[in-house]
Amino acid sequence: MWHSGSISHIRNVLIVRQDYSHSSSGLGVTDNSAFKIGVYTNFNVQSNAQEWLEESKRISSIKTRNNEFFITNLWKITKVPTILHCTMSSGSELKTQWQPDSKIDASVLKISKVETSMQFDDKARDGYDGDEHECTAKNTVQDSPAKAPMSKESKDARKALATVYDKVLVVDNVKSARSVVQLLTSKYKNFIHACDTEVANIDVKQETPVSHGEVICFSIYSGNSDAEADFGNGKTCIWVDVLDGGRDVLMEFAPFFEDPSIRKVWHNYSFDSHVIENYGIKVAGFHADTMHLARLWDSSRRIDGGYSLEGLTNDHRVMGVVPKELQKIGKRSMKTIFGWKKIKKDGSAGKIISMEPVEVLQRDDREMWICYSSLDSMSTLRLYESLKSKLEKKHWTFDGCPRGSMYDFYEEYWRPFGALLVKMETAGMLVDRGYLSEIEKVAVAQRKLAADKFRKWASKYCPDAKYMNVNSDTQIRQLFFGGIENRCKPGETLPKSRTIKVPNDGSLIAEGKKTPKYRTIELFSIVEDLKTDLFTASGWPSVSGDALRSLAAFGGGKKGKEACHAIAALCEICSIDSLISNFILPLQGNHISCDEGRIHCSLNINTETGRLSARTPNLQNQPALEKDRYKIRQAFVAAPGNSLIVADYGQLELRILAHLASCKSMLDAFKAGGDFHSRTAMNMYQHIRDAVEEKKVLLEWHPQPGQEKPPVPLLKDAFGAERRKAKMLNFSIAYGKTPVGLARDWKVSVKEAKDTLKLWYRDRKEVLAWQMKQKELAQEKCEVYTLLGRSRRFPNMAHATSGQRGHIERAAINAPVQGSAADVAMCAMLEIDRNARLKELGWRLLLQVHDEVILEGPTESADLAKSIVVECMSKPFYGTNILNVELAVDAKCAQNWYAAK
DNA sequence: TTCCAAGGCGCC
DNA sequence: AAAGGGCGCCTTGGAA
Repeated sequence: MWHSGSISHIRNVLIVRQDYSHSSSGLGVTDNSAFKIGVYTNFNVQSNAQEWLEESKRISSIKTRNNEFFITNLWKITKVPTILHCTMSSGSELKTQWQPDSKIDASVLKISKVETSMQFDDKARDGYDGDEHECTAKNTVQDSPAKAPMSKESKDARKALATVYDKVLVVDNVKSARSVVQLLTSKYKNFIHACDTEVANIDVKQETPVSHGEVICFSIYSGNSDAEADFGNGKTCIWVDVLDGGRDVLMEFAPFFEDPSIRKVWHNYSFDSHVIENYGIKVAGFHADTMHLARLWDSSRRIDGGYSLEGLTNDHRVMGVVPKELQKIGKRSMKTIFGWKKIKKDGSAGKIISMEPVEVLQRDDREMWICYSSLDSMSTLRLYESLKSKLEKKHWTFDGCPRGSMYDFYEEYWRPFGALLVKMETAGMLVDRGYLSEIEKVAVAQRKLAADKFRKWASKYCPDAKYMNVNSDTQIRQLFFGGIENRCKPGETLPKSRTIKVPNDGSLIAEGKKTPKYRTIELFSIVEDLKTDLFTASGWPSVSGDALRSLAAFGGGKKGKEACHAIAALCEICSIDSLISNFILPLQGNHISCDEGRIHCSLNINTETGRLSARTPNLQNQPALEKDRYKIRQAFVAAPGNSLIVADYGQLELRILAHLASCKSMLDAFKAGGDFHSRTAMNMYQHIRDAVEEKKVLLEWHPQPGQEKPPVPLLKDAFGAERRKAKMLNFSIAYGKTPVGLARDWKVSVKEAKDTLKLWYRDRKEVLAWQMKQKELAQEKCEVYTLLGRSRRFPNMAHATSGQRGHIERAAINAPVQGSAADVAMCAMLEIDRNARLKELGWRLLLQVHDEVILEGPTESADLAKSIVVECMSKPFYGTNILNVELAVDAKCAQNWYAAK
């Protein structure tokens, strides 16, 4: 009876609107959503309801505009009915005919004159314009709530925005697309083209745009230095409708997008590039990403607007002299233009701003939507022009030498780097989900074991602790520190005892009633006046793992021992829990990986110092080897026949510091090679120096064949404590750690910490001087610089509190070191990317973790590729190393990330 | 129901 | 008075 596969059998379609309140009647379909709509047969309704529901869910979109329903992608339904009615719950009946199109994927079903409004639980997204999340509201609206009147701000914004309409050429068919593309690829070929897409069906907080999201429209605005492109009748901006069967129209633009000689600028290129590539179009001709330009211009815009298109284009410091027309119609957020507030019961407007999904806006508020999305590409081009001219006026100093402008820097480094990052995102990493689900079982079991242990102990002192949430810091704090006074706000104390609502695990059963969802428990302090020296920023005692482990107030003896074990169990729960929820679970999520089982995180140049950051998911914070109790890195594998190369720099930041400060002692130590921390320890302590000179210990030892152990002890064994201190200082000093902080870490007096610091600086005076210079720069020019000449800005110190001032000074010391290391890592990646031999062999970059890169390629060439990668990384500046210090690189190849470290 | 800040923790 | 730089993201619990 059912026809599978081909849709050519479809003649009629039944649309059923089902009221939630009548869910038991008629169809036997129960669901919480307000309406159900779907393709239905006219026979055997009852028994096929479930099947129908399953099928309807496969429809990618059912949309409404005015009084029409649109069902797109009907072809996705494999089992389709033959004879159909359309019935509304009111009893009215509609019949419709649908002519199947041979081009199935563009099929659209139209049913007219259905009077109802519908809402769908759709996730949608504006083309992700910026760092700040500007998500459209998810709306599961029941009962179509009344909308509050539009605010004056919105009205004005809409009025101003509407003036854009006359300038927009709406392209909604293949024919007009062809003529526009003809102009773009010939007459206007040499213009700069700003492009922007709007995308539906994606939740950017959880999903990668690689193989997710549906382009519903895009706009192109083109110009050169003195004119804008003209598409006739004063139309200067192109807006292309891709919704409801516009895929063919989009495909017409392939020659434009794919032409590497046609220069395109984007605001957040990565996102748009991926969603367009999802249609099989390989975007080329990347010319600039205005987000990166803005970041290069000023990397400290976290406050005041951030890097969103709206924030940037409305900032006169960024836009300079804004063209008049843009002053009037600056970009406003989607919420301002299209958002609305619900009317509350008391008649007043609610606070939460709701919004229709973007594809609904495109149909229902079409003219405004066209203006809105067209303005994005217009703004992007203006932003590009403004930032370009600003960067052109900013001098570029490369490792101390003048080198043109910062726009030259962009062209040489960040433009290719931006393109490379997109390539890496597209590649993604293969994840072994089977392995993850195995270790998940182990982790969950171990967590339960530890939790039971802790609960058993705690409930001896506080009975209700049996039911507490051991993952809640509030509850833990109550248990250990009830009654304690806040450190920052004298007078405020944590109550001795507190009742807390927790989910009922089922053990609480009320007589004659349903098992309640929640229960209340009484938590009180199980210990008197517990001493701690770790506090949170707001003044309450910290209950972090570190803080808990150092608690030792339960006295000695059996009780004390028990307490120690219990606290250890508690720490274990927390750490296992964070491994599960941060890594084991998200890495298995379907929403991140796509079909091929690869995970595509997004790699962003969005940090203050120029380091990369990664997200959705963050692959840069996977547990490191020693702490990786479940060997999570083993889940990152190479595809069959392939291997991974993992290569990392040794002490990159310290080497950078040595170079930047021209510190002789450090440079010598690196030149001598061997263990840098041992050498630091030797330089700090006379007695170690003596021991080394008298050959009582060895600085380092390279075992000769036949030798099993060194003839005399190694420094790191004989003077382990000193070496550890030296190592800690090596890492801390670049971060600007203070004597007080060191004293706290080491649990020694501040004086002692100061003396140790003095030892470190004793033969590294240049570092001290260099740090002073950075602080002065931060104070006087409000900027410090990296090796390649990127700057980091700081707020004016004159107006800063002493606390803020301290932070600025420490950041000023750290930023050039961290930022230069990022520069080197970037150069290394570009060097690898440029290497023709690696490409030939089939190796490609997958990920960077600050001083480490990961590549994948054919196993048979792994060793050769590894040596090339090492070469690239040790000479990352076009085959040379401009530093006064060698760049040490360690590389391995293996089948997974864990084995390759 | 949804949003937000705080606290915590993973990485380099 | 506080006192290590740079990230992303999880859970909680209270507020809207």
